[in-house]
Amino acid sequence: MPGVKYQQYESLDYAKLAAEVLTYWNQNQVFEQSVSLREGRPTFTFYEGPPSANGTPGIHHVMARTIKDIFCRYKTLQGYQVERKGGWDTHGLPIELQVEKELGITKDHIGKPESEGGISVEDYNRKCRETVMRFTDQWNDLTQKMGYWVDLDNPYITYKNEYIESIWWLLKQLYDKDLLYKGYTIQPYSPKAGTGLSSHELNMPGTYKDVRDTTIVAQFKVKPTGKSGFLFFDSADADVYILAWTTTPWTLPANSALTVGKDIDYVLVKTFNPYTFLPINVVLAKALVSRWFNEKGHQDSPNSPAFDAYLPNDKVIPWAILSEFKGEHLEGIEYEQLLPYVQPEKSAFRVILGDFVTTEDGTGVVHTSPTFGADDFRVAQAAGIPPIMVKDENGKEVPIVDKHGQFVNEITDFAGRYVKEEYYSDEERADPEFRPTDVLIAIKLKEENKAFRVEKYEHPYPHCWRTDKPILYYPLDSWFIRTTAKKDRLVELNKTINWQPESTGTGRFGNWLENLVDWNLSRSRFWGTPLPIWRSETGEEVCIGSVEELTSYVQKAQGSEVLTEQQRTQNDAYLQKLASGDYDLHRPYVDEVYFVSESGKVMQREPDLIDVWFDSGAMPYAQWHYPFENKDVFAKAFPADFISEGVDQTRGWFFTLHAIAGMLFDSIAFKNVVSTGLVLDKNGNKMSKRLGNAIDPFKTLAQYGPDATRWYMITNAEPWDNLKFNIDGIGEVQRKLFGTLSNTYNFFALYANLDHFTFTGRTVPVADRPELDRWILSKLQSLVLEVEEQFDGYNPTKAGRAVQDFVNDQLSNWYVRLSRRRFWSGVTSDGNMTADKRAAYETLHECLSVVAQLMSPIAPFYADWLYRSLNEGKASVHLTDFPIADKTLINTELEQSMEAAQGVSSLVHSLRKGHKLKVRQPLSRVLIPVLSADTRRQIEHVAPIIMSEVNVKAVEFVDDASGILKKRVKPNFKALGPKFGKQMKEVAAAITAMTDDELKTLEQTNALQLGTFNLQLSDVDIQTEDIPGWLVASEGSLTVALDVTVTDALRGEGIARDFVNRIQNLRKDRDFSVTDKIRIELERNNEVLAQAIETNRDYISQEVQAISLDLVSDLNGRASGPLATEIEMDEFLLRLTVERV
RNA sequence: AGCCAUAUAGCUCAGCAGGUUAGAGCAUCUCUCUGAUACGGAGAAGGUCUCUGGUUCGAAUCCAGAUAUGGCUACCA
Repeated sequence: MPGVKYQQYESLDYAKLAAEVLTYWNQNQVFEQSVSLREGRPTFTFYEGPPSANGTPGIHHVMARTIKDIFCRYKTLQGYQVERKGGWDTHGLPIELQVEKELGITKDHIGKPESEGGISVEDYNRKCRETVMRFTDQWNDLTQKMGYWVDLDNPYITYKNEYIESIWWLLKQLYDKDLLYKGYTIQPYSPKAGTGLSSHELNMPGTYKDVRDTTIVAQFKVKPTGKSGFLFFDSADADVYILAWTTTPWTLPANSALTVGKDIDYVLVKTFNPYTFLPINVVLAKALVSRWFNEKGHQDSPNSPAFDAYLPNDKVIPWAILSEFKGEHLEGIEYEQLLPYVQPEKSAFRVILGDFVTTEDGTGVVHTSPTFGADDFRVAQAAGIPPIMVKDENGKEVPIVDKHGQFVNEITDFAGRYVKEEYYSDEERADPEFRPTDVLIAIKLKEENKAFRVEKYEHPYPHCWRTDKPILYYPLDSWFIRTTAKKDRLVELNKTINWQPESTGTGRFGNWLENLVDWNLSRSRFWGTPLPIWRSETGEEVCIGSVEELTSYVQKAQGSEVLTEQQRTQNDAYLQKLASGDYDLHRPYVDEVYFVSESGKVMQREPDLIDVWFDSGAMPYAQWHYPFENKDVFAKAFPADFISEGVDQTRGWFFTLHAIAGMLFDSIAFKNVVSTGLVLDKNGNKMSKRLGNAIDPFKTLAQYGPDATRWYMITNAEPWDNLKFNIDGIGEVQRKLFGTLSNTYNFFALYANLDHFTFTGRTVPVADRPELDRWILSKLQSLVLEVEEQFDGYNPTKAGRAVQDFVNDQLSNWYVRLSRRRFWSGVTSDGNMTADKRAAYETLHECLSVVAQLMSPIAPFYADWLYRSLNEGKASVHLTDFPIADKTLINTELEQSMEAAQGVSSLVHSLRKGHKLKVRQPLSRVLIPVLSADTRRQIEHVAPIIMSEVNVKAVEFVDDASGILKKRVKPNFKALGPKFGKQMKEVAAAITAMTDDELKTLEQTNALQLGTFNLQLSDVDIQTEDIPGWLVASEGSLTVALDVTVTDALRGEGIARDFVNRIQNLRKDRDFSVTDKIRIELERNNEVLAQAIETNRDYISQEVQAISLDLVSDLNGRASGPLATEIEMDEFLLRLTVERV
């Protein structure tokens, strides 16, 4: 059709539509424009959490990126300039493991010569660099297809030199503030393999095995001081010991504290040592007394003669409880060192409190050795208790067990012994004289009256997956960020962040911050950001904060005599690379440069890499190569206004961003954060490629298009709830929302084109438009406000649902349905549109256009298609300004009226249904009982709508004055509650039993004394229940009655309407155009039918656009012709011809 | 084991500053409407609002505990 203003569509392929829109965007640089058009406007800063491109994207990435995209688009519409720099996370273990898998090697092969099947670090890292960007094409493809607007042309990449240089600068800031230090942490360690194990390695199947170990309940002798005085009240005849159980007796020489639970009940028990038979008083948890003491020996009193009667080797040992107290009273009590081989430098051997203590087993007192337990290390450090350490040959502090798993010389009795018997060879263990170290320790303690019980105990213990030998928890060197030093500030800053959902911020993240430990930065790997610290053997250190600094240190070193020839050559080689710009800050290159310290010692780089999470947490700075470049850009883009990632990032990216910003800039890194839930399969199981329940995002996008996919994900569940992804749900969204909206648009386009309507703004003043128009425009303004509020509150789900409800329930199923006639008539004699018709077009156009804007953040392709279809010449919905709600158009009363109309219509439909009266059969009237003039006026407003909607000829009202209404009175509990409280039941009963007279009194005087209760009108709900003699239906406070009498005239009209319906169907079947005129000849074979047709001939002719409608006695042989048809219509048989003119 | 979240119809979700008949959509079954609409409308059926206690005149809603599911964290001596 030439000159068509509004493109019409037969059927829509949403995926194709999106692809076309995408092409349009790319050709016209719409994304770029959406940013550049806002130049000079306030900025809204978004940080992209960098994905790792070493795997293929999944459907959950579509979810996460949709959230990000929505708010960036929304803020753009609101006039902000929203830059979105993409990024790639390129370092880290997952990439290394993938490379190892592909090369068929393990960590041990790296750095070994090729002749031994090894691979150089150089080659290995090259492989990592290639691997990590392998899937970028797929990622870019997904980004495009799903409509995620992010700048992929200039992404930040964490392995780039510039990025690493910024990280080094940050680390140096930390270092200079004394927030970066070398310490140790307790890690799983395999002495036989000589290596630490990652938690991933510890979680491999089969690592935990049940073993039978020698366990000891050791006696720690309490020093009588002020704090412990209450334990000695009894007498001086017995020493007081605290009992602690251990499954690793070899750690006892390293004991430096005992940990108890603050709120656990403990008792002091009088008894005898079972090995030395000496009288003792011991402390243990009350709940565990029965675990260690035989009930037969129980004495009620410490003065029991049983104690005096006790003889060594007696089977039953008498015991009695002396006193009971909470764990907190034990705090600070000092005890004698159990095995005094090594003295700590600071004071130790105190009772401390720990949150991990239970009374599940043991004695409720935990033997604490900071060098061999992570919990131990943590609580001891917090309490200022030193570990038991010795100095090695270099004067370095080391634990009392060396890296081979043997006691050091200082542990004289056991020097050189392996702490675990499994570390001995099978031959050694076969010797009948062989005793495991744990047993030897047990014997020694028994002899010294330091063991309360020695027994075998079976429990699970982790083993090294490579050597099959038990692992040790062992202190290993690590570099730390002293996050604990800034903990309070980090907690404070967190309170200024808007978390969505709130619980993640206050609960998960807040708790995490409260229990913060120092950030272990070290990773003993190869592919990552190297730690920029050089150290000499004597502990002289320098932290490098830039490439320039690195260069200058290397240059300075070249002048020194200390370096070997080879070191100097390597330095030279690197200096040349630095000079040419063709350098690499990764291993192994930075490992091969050497500095010289002030005192003339060679300095080498600390071999560690840093935690990759530092990489991503550094992105606010490093993405701009701050502070070496872009200082101004950074200043404008920090902190972020908005970030969003999965809830699993709480302790990952969210934390690292927060920690770095807080520690170095005393600032938050982001103001608003949406943490999203997981995407599960439709049964609520985790998606995994292994289980085959993973959804391929590309397939989904190809089948349903990105808009329905995004819409489904956003509106089905709130983003932070887990989404049970059911692909059928996308189909539903597509049919219900996009289908309805497209049909609505097509309807508009069809008639607008016929009438040559072109939207040129509001030419008909809103005030002059009919109720229906003013109503939908009022609803539309309310919708704009609602959507804006929800987007502002980072609630995309509620925003989407509001749009959906508007489109389905208000716009399509009410406004358009009731307005149809206005579109297909309404031409004045001179061929121009009536104002009413014009108003209808303008109203519908405005609704559709605004809906396109409101939905555009969520469904960007479709919304743009819709918007541009409606507004020829406009570049894109994404370049528009967010609609501003005109509050003067909001008419609450009208909205209520329309609600009443909808309610009344629904009830009438229901009554018709009950009496098998189809809507085509006109009825004379509905009767609506109203109790207030307000209600009456409200419904009167919309009476014409009701009449046409339910096909009745009149809406009548019965008010109270008629006296025929039957009322029902119900208690209004909400109002009564505060007044009568406990008497509620009585009041409610009295109200229900109220007489008509009493009710009248209440209504007229607004007061009623009912028994002892003084009631007001507002204390009750009055509803009409019935109109005697009528058929009624009610819903809530609304009641309608329907006159179901069908007179002959009404019957005739009904037949006429049925007839019209049949002709319309016929026209449709025969593919007549909407504008075609016809001639009808109908056989006169039934008088009722004939009369009905004749009486309503004008009406019928107009409806079906017949220029003639004749009743003939027979069809003159044309009954079998191509124009003839026979149709059954209820009890009538229609024989007729229909001819196009 | 600890922390966080969730638990409402067959399915997906609303409702949750406590108010006595717990809603919607999808799916099922009747029926119906349609000159934009593979849409809509009416009806039917479908619920001990996970369980147990508590607070209250009144609890799906608030509190405590339990159970289940999911996530994160973790060395149970």
